[in-house]
Amino acid sequence: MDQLILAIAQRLAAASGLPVAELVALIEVPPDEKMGDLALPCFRLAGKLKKKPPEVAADFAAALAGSGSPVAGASAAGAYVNIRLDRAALAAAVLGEVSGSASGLPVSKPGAGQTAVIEFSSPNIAKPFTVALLRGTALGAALSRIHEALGFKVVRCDYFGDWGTQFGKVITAFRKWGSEEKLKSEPIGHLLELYVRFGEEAKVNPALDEEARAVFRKLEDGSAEEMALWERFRSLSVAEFERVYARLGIKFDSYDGEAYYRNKVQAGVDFLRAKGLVEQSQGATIVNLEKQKLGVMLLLKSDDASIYASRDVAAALDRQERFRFSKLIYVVGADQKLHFQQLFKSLELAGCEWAKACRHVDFGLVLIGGEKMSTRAGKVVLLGEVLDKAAELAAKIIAEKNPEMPNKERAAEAVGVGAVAFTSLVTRRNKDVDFAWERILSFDGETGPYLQYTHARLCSILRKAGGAPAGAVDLGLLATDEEHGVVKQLGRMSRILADSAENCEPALLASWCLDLAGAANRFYNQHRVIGEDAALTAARLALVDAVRRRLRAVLELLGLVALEEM
RNA sequence: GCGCCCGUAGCUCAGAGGAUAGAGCGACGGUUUCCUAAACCGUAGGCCGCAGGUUCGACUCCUGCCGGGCGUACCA
Repeated sequence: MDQLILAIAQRLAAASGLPVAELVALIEVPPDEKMGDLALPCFRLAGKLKKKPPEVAADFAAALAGSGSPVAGASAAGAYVNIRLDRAALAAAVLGEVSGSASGLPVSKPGAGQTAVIEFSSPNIAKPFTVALLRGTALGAALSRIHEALGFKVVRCDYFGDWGTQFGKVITAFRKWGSEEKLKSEPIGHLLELYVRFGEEAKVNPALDEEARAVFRKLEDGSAEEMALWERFRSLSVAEFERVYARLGIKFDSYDGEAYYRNKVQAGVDFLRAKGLVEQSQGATIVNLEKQKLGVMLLLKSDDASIYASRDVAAALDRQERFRFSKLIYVVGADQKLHFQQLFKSLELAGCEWAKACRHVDFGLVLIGGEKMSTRAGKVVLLGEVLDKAAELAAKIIAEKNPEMPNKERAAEAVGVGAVAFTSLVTRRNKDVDFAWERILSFDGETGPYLQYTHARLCSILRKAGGAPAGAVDLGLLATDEEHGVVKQLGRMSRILADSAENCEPALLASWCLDLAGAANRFYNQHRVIGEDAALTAARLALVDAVRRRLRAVLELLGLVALEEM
């Protein structure tokens, strides 16, 4: 597609004397397919050419009209030039690109040789994995795969919340009310129960908070007894999180969390101090960013204990040292926006030129009934529960629709997870979303299962036909609107993939994927693929195979399993 | 108080300077002797929060206001 646009821009440049790049940037897709495949608005060009917009459009249309492939026709409509493409030429270019790539992904790898460090998910251990955490997890995992598709080496970091006063609370609660059996049978559930109970009891008995702080101090001092409990809670939590990640198809390269950095905090603070950025204020150690209108960043509390900001400084310095990244992406909720602005500004002021390679990819909250979820109040929806319900529902539907199918359990799990994962990716990340069972458990319309269904249908057609055509195929036979519509969608992928990475916005890829699937469904609903005419059958099979490959590649980028049957 | 984000069809969301603002869900109607009906086609449904401004042109950019969310030094 991109080459065809370039070819057209070159012709117009030759005819008008305008720069090619300017024309390329202006060429767009018209709002209605009936107008044409491409359009060029001439408002801005008119001034440069000292003519009225409709005149320019008429001149351009005339220049293109008889110019031959890839232009099949051009006409002026007011200030616009509407261009129809040679469908055979477009099909040959697009299907050629798809079959030239084993993975189904675009072949260009602009990220080759670069490293992207991506921090995401980052659950607090001893707290359950909720649907609120899913949002950042699905986002970060998709961004990781998207960067890999562009050639980046990606380091996935799960920055565990495994240090802090809350462990003093959990340890204290466990000693008072804990049960060994329950810890074994349902570790996180039990730890959560203890944490919630601690919160309630501390309300009427503030001495508990004091006790928990003391326990955390012992932990920071490395007291063996406390450390042993902490280790146990941590490893139980990690095991449980890894089960969730396995269901979602995610693997991390590093689980180094806040605890890992606890001994590097002082070096981080000293680094900033050496640059003259550190002040004492109200007994605490801070970086004053009032001049930058970013308030103050608290580094060390008045008792010299570390806090998240100082741990993040240490982590950033360490990651730069270890990975020499060209991008460091923090996939963290929008409620921490100020914190990251402060962090990046401090690094920048400290002379770290790599600070500009750091980016906070923020996302809106997941609310429940319009309110923020609260672990302490026990008002949460557990991800495991959502995945179970979704898989169960999928199993029921499969039993109805396709009872003979082998591997029904695997398909049900894939469809259930697909529905849940896709729902958390389609909405642009800056919006808050309200969790709704009926939405996340929907398999109809713009959903993950719809995409998986489309892929399964395409596979089914290829299975019946005995595979994709082997020899040369006459793609000029793909002349109908529906076939052409599919080809145009296929041709958009490389642009969309690059935009998704640039904006750290998998939703762009997700909604394009829906467009592609929609075009494919319209196509095979309207036209039978396997028919009497061998040449036409071969051409349509080639199209089906190309869509199948691209769809599969995108589904996997988004974290969905591309089923061959469902 | 100040800062950031959001406000588009009954609901969930696209569109982010350009042509008549689009999907899905829900509602109503249609399509299966045919490669999977988790699909496809059609109908109904809109003062794009409100008011100004910039522009040849504003849902889109600027200002103000209203409504919701989040943040604003010892939680992360």
